[in-house]
Amino acid sequence: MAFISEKKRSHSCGAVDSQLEGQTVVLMGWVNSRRDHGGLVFVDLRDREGLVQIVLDPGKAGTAVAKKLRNEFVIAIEGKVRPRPEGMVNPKMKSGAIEVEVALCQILSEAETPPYVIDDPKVSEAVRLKYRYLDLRSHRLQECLKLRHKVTKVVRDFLSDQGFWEVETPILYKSTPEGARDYLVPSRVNQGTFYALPQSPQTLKQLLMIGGTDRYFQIARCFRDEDLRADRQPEFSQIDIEMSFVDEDDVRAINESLLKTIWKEIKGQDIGTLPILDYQEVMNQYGSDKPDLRNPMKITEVSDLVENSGFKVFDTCLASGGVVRALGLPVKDVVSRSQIDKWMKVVKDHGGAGIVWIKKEGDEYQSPVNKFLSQELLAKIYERVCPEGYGTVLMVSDKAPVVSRSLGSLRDILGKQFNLIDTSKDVFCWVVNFPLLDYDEQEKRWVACHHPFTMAKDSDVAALKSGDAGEIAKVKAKAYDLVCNGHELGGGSIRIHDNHIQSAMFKALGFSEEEAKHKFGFFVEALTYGTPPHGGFAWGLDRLVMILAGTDAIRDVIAFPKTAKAQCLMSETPSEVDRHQLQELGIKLSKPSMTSQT
RNA sequence: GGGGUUGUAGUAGAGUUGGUUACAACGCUGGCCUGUCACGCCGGAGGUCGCGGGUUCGAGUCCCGUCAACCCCGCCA
Repeated sequence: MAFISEKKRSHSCGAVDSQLEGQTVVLMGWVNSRRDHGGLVFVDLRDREGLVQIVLDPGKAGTAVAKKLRNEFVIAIEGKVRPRPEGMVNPKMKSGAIEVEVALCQILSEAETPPYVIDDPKVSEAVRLKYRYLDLRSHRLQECLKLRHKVTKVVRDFLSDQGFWEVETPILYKSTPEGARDYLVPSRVNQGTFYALPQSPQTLKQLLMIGGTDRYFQIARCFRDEDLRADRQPEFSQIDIEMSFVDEDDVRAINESLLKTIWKEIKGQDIGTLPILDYQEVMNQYGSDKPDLRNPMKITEVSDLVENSGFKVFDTCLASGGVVRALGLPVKDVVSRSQIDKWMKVVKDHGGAGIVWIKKEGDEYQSPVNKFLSQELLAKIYERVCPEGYGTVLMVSDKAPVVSRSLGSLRDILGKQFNLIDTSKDVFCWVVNFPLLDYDEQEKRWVACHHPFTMAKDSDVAALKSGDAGEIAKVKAKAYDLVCNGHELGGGSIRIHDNHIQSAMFKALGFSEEEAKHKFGFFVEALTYGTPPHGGFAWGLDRLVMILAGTDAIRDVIAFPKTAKAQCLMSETPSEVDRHQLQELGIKLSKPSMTSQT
């Protein structure tokens, strides 16, 4: 049949509407479903833009093929757009008022019976991941891919307009010893050496600033060999930005402007000016450095009230420098004991000892510590934590970080459980004044909170250089995170542009001079040849699209994602390689049986 | 590395105290049907109950191990 070589597609299926009534159209797409009435066959034809009903008469020569059509066949048709007969309009369908009366139909590609019906929401994710190319035909994933494209286009347009150059940096690069595990790639021409896939283009974008690029961005693929989560994949994309001759406020300003542009273009919403919150205050009030500000609950300090209360647990905690803080659950219903036990487990998971609760029944305050705390004291605590006069007080005592983690996690759980979160809006904030370094109890050394190239606040540089542990603990970083609904959308910092300060930083991290030279020698040397003050930001693109799409799995916004075991079920990646390949690379496996023999 | 949930036709599920030949739905398939859109009606095929052991006269069901998917903790500068 000469049909295809003579005709071109005139419209997408989703674009056929009543405007085209009376016109002849050529459509191509997938058979979404077919309803065979014997002398008349209805087919819903699908492409990425939508569905349209086509009508075929199997008795006619041009459409005799209608009897052979099955789901997921790819077909081309030519026909006339017409209104549906009286009473036959389908209000559930966007194009439900019209249909295409087909004159010619040709099968372009037959399809095996698919393992499941496209868009069936009940099918397990494992099956859909194996047949990802079929899942990609679903309306849900098509919308996600489309949204992702729109977001990256907005980003590229915005940053280009602001004078940023998009520069690509290598995927085969140098192993970075700090931070996450690297994915390694063996070198064939330099046997025994390895490339690493970048965890982020951090040093490269700084070198671009040293190279005079001034304003850079890249939608950069990053790789981290760590365990996965619903919102974490081993390879992911960052919107990576770096700017010269700037300080913290400049970088925040341009990224806030980008954020506003994205929400305006994608959701049509004006999000206003973002609050700038202090890290320590955020940790105290929300128990997290990425607080969900849609949740009205705040953590309340009660240490001062329970001082010398006579309750031994509180007294010893406070004496050893700990804190007692509380969350007020603003719910009138009485909370059951077994319910509190479940929350108790959450606190224990985060290292806390448990929950001391206070309930109000009539004028009486109930609590497991009734014996130790007077009614007056319980009343004082209750009034501070639950000022509305109802609800349940949940107190945790321990070192401040444990209390924060415990109550922060509880805050999220309670917010969801009692529907306290207004999900109709997105709430943003900046978090600033992060500590520069954090003491790692396991490794017994200081580690960078952000990364080792982060600049200290100007007033703290002397303290960093002093090398004194007590001083170092207090050093704050020129770092900032952008937070939305409890997710970290991105983070950044002003970088160290002075090689002496960089050396002091490496020293504080416990690197010997030799180590620092081996790991970052080229970079420190580059700093000595005239480095502009610079700083930047990196957005988690996948997470950003995920939030915009309203989904809670990052797999939904990545075309070909991996499972929790970092495998691709479709292609069966990773896979064994043949001996010859390994020989060329000079690699011997400790378990040779794992290599295929071919 | 640790904890939890799940696993039964192609798909998603039911399956009683351990008891004959493992169910109905959707999909598939043959037939009928010119107004369906979750089309309808009549018929048909389709199963290593994730895998491997064990207990038992007998295991989808009980026990042990293992694999896979998902969720969480650790980890993710």
